[in-house]
Amino acid sequence: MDKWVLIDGNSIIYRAFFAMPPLTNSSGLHTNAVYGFTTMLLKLLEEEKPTHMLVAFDAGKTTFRHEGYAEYKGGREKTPSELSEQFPVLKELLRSFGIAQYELPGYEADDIIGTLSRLADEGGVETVVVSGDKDMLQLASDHVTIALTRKGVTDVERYDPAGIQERYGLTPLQIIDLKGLMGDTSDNIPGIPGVGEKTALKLLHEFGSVEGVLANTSEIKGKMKEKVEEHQESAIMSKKLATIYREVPLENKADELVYNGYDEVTLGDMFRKLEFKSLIERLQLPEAGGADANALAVATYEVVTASGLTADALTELLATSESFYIEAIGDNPHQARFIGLAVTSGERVVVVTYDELMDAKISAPVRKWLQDAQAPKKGYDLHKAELVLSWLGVELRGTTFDALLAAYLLDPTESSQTLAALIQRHGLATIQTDESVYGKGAKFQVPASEVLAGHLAAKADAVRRLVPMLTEELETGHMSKLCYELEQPLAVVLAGMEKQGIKVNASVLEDLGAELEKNISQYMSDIYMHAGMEFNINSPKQLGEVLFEKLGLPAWKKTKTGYSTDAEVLEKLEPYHEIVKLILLYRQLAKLQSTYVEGLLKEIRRDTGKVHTFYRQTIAATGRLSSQFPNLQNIPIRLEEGRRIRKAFVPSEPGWTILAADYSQIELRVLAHISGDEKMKTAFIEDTDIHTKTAMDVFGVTADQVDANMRRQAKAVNFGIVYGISDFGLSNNLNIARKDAAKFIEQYFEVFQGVRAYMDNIVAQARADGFVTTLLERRRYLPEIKASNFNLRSFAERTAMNTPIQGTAADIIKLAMVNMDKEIRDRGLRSRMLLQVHDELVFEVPAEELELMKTLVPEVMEGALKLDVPLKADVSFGDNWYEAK
DNA sequence: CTCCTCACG
DNA sequence: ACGTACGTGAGGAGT
Repeated sequence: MDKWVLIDGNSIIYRAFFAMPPLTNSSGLHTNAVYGFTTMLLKLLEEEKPTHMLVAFDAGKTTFRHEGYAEYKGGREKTPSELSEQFPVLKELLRSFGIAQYELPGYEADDIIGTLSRLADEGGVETVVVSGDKDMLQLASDHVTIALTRKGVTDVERYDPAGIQERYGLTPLQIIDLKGLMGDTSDNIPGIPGVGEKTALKLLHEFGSVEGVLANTSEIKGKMKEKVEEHQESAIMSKKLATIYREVPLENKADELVYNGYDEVTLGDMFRKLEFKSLIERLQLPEAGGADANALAVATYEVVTASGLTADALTELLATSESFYIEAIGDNPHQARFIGLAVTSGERVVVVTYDELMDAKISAPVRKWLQDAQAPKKGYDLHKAELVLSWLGVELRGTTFDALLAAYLLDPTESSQTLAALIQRHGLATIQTDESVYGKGAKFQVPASEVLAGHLAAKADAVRRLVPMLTEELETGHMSKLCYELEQPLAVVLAGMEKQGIKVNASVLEDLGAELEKNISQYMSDIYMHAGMEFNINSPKQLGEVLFEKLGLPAWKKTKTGYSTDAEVLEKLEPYHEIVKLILLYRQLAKLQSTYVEGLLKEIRRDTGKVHTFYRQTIAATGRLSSQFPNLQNIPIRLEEGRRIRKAFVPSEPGWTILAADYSQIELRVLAHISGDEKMKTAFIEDTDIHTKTAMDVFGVTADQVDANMRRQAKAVNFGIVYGISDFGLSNNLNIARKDAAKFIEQYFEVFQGVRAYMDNIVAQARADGFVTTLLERRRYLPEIKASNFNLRSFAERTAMNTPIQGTAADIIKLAMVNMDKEIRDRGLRSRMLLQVHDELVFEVPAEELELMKTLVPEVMEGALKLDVPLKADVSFGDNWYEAK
């Protein structure tokens, strides 16, 4: 006979946290909630002898309940960090127990348990639901009993339908009505004010349900009648919120709940880490560590400080160390605050604080080690580390492995690549959260030196343990070369570009800003005049009210929160009212003013007159870079007004020139190569205008018959192809009927049959492998390609088509950057590479190198990777970025 | 902190 | 039938 035990993880861990006195292990990790939870688990295992077991967790911040009622669970106290740091520990503990755990974005633990208990009930399986939440009583049935915590953690009271009848005089489903009437302060569910348990029960005993009560208000007396009538809607909504959703998509999850008992060695290691000595004894778990002992063992290293060692001892320790970690707080590496670093040999970790690093006497051996190209170093986020150190006058050299880059390559879509997340994914001993060590926001402070040293040492040690695991995973995924020969060298090149920065002429921006200011205020007063009132044009909400309510313009597109007022909508509205054009113009200028003039001015360094962007190498799922603080990859160019911003980007040395080179049609060339489509390859080999050529073939005309409109449409089709085309997307873009768009696409595929075959194949391949790759074996997983949900699946299919193209283009320009950097160094050039904008590189060049760079840059870019079609790069130059066109 | 809007490739 | 083009970052409003 099967026996299921379903545990509401969030509810029980909260219960345990508040029921148990504070408890920490020797490394400062809070363990009281995990301890309480463990005792609960042991009791359940002993008493219930379950065949299946599951701990369900809430996932994400919002659920479907927030859609109807945004204030759901509002007003809750934030989870204390002493508790939140125990969540990952609990999850690790459950793995050690061999107990299944589950969470699903958008649903709460209740809903998961509700669904599984329904399945169990339908199958006639005896089931116990464990929670601290009375709501769960609604799940009780002939086969499902509810164990509610009473006091402490292990003291529970069991309810079956008869027990609920006895206690409340209600059926399980009436529990929902009970809450609908009385509400629940902890979830911020209102119910009917003034109705508590007593009144609610009285009402339910008389009328049966919320609906029954509302239908019979005439029979209620006095003040209560008013209250009920006044809060009818609240009662109905509250009932809805209290209803556990029992149809969560849990396809065949039941099989995964099987519980086969725990492995004594694994559990023993976990308990040792948590220092649950009494439990080890109680369960008589084995002493020695198992196979995973290394991964799970408590700190086996000794922590020393730089000032506690002689220079010789320090040098000797560093000579046998490779793994290190640099702590700097702040997202912008150019301004991040260096806190300290830790270097580990395995047995010993030396910690160097900011003050110690700044003390030349103490830090000389450390500085020497960091700058020694011959001393191999493995770390985490070395790109940031290199920048932080370089602003402190230390040049980081000799880096051989970056755990962050490796993790990114292994799964670029993983939402968190923090060291803590890597540690957790690899089953290593959990370390304290940064928040618990430093606090956050205004409360940030560097803790006492021993605490800080312990934390940094734990991180360096985590890096040391991660390196061999990541190295092997890279090898398995055929990405070692990509990592060591492309991404890691690129990180060094990027750091150099960022540190160098690009000069921005503030007075150019200020003049432009003054001009914009004049025009913006003119537009503002014109808009107010047409509207007949003043309002905040920047507020989509207020603007929507003015346009669609006051002026009565037709609204056809909505956003989640109201009317859409985006450019697409406004362009359609232009004929209806003069104000619309003015708003569009206002928006255009306001964007330039706030984001580009004011935004950029704020980023200029007083001392150098330069801006220093930071390229993020581990963000984009396709392998592209992204740029931050400021973003220099979205400086206006399409419209002349905005393009003028580029006049502010100038060389940093007198007499020098800005030189820009961009790849021509790189994505379509990549597509021609990987699809092998003969027609497309020929077009590029003969260097014809690809959009004109596409128009000729799709419309079946000669070159001189292709008019501007045909070329425009062909260009849109080509873009669509790269994005993973759909008739809907193309019709939207070209503003044509969907049928016509479908016809275009069909005609395109008739002509470019190799492209059609590629699109079909890559989707099939993604479905078979679960991932797609670029030419350099960069990988992106697409689990949703098998989703039954049409939208999710379609999105994954388009991604499967697009990622190899966009990603290979990214690979190519990255290769070009590494090669170009080497050329500049090998040839001893003074020219500097400054920016990358996906298919463009920007340099500043002294006069005497201009002629050379005009040929060298395109040569290197075109030669970055050998394809079946030529790569082409166009060069331009001028006194500023605007002129380099 | 999320949403909307808009800048780029 | 479903309802989208692929990839980013930043500013302002309103919660």
